[in-house]
Amino acid sequence: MTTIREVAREAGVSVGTVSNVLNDPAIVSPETCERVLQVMRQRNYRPSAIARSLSTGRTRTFGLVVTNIYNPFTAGIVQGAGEIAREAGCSLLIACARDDCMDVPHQVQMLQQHWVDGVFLATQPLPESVWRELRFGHTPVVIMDRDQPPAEEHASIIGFDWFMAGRQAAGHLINLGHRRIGFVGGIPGRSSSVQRERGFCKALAGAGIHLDESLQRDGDYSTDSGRRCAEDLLDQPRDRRPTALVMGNDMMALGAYEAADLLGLSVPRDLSITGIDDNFFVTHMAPPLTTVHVPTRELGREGMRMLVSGAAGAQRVSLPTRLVTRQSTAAPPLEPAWRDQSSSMHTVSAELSVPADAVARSQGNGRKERMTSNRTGAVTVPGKE
Amino acid sequence: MTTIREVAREAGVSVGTVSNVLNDPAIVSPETCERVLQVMRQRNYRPSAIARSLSTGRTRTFGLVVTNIYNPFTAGIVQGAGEIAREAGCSLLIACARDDCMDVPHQVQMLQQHWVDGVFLATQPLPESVWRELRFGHTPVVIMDRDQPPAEEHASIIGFDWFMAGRQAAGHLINLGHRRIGFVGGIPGRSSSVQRERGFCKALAGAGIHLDESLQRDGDYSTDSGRRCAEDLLDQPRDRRPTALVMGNDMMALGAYEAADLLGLSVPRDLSITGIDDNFFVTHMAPPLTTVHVPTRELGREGMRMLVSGAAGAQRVSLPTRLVTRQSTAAPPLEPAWRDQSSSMHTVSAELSVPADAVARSQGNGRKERMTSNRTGAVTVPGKE
DNA sequence: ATGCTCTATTGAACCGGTTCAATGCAACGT
DNA sequence: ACGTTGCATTGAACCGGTTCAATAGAGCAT
Repeated sequence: MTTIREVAREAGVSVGTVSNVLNDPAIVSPETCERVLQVMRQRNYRPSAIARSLSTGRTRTFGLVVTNIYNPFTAGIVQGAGEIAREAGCSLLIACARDDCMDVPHQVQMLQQHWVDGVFLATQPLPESVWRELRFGHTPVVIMDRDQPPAEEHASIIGFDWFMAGRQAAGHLINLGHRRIGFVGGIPGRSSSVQRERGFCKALAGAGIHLDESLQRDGDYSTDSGRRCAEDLLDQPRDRRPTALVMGNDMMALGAYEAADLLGLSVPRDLSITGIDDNFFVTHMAPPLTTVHVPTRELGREGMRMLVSGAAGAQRVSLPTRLVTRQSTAAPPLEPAWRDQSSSMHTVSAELSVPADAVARSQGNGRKERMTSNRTGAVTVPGKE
Repeated sequence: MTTIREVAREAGVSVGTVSNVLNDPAIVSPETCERVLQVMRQRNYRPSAIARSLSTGRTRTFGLVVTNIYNPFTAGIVQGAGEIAREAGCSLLIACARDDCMDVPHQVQMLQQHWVDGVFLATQPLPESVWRELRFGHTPVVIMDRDQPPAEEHASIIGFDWFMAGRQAAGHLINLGHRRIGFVGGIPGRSSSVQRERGFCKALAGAGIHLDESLQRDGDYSTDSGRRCAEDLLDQPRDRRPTALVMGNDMMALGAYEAADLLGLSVPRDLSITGIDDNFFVTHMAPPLTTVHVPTRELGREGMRMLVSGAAGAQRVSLPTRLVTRQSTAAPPLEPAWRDQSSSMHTVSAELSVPADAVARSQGNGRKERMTSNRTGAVTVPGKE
């Protein structure tokens, strides 16, 4: 490897001058500059980022702590962070922590030994015990989606507006005309779950719908729990059964599809279902799932922006979510005017407050658009190779 | 940040001794060692990886060049590489190249300036023009799935056995009793496509089945092309129509589902379909897709292993694929003994060479197992948070 | 010729570790 | 008493850059 001293000797100048050519060519005379550059080209000289970092104390490298990159949620963040790092000419040091996150403090320590200029903590929720062990020193930090304010004051929090997500899902169903809407939340007590539920309640309250607590269940974000809770909610007499379900995430929505299937309910004719996340696979579901898009890539970009711009510090940013309407939602089935009569094939006056476009859309076939490319543009599964 | 000199002064020893405590405590007297360690703890001393790298010339850091991490294929590799790096106590510097790969040489250069101990090139195929620009110097390199041997002799190639993949898919269908099997390949000319097709042909030849070229089509790995090719193959009189399709990847298999749907064919009753990749979403398809698992995570692990162990150099490794049987394949529909007669509900002697278990399995419902967890253990979509 | 300014360049200290020849010292054999 | 051996420690050079006070030299005014 060619060093700066070799270049200096070859070009007949001092190392200081070569350094100047690299960092501030303007202060070097044109002839000298050209001569030095020529030697550099000739010898294929590449300045060492290591040596530079040692003397400047800055590395232009940022650490990103993640657990499972398979998780599309994480993948989005890594992708976004990588993009901004590239644009800013910075490097990204990935620390892959174990799934249980127990080694996160150790990973952070490793990053600090590398003198990273900042740390992006994008692990799925960190156990409280681990959190307390963390010591960031003076390293700027951006933390994803954390409930409590950070212990260190120079850390920023970045997350999603889960309240908005819950409200958007419920609001959409209300606009379609639904009144009896079930809700299956995620792990109770976790802030992101609580916010989703609050958003849901807020939407109902805003529409003057009485909040029926018997239509709420707590899941755990798994497909299985989604199926169980949905079955539980749907296994009721027709007039008390919800006509729509807000599921706390897409996986649970998948479970709700199964429950509907088991009970012989057709989606969206008999039952509308919404998810939250806008995961990869929802466009492949039959019918494609109406869900709330959660911009993970944008979170990665924004978090990394805070770091490279040096703006990280005691901020708290919440990213908006966005409803993506697909084919799993439609106007509710018409209420029979008399009890327990099942002929539902008659016209009825009650159109409630369904917007025209929603009705039009709801008549579409649920199967056809299976592979319409995801409208968000954020999530794509390119054909391999 | 505490430095080694501060520790030395505080402990009343020389920097050399402190360095010895870090690297080879055995050669330091127990009392001195303890005293130094105590000062280190007290001052929360962390040796600088930067300074260490500068003096040793080694960084224990490896570069990984990727494009789109969203792509589950890439994500698997990154995950696997990250795991091995963690286990080996090494760091991973991620270089996110642009989608068109044009900046890959630049990214590699950046990595080299960081004195990485090795580079893992895991971009989806690199344009030939870009490839020629690459100069690795003396950096060990592992390259994913590349056709040609590398220009530099210290580079290793790691890829998948696509021939095996094609053979496994076709072999499975042959075992179920299929004789008229269609094939939809990927982008023609690309080695990975050619190998898949060769494997397919080999399987047929091995079973003594005449290769009918009218049952082969070239797709481009997209769902759309899969649908088009499948429609084309299936839109034929019943006795000339294939009873099974080997699709070159899972996306095209998804297209084949759509084609079957349009033509009113039920999978797997009227038509068996296989994919290749074992992507995320295939367990969510209805019915869940029988496909050939391609171990991307294992590729990441193996490639990184070659780098950390220093074994990278002129090797060529090909990873085996593995058939994952789900519900999209079954025994072929019974041949009507007379032409154009459609009553297919009679028993017939011809059982061909269908293994008993295959028949049993084929009677299962295609919908139920929608979310059975992926048997491979390699691909999981954990519920977010 | 002298002093002054301004620009281009130099040389050495410095960043925080590693490495190794040199040194100091205690223990041991004779 | 002296030489030898071996262990613990030291001190300085070194890695490849950056930074900055010092300096050399050109150009100009007086």
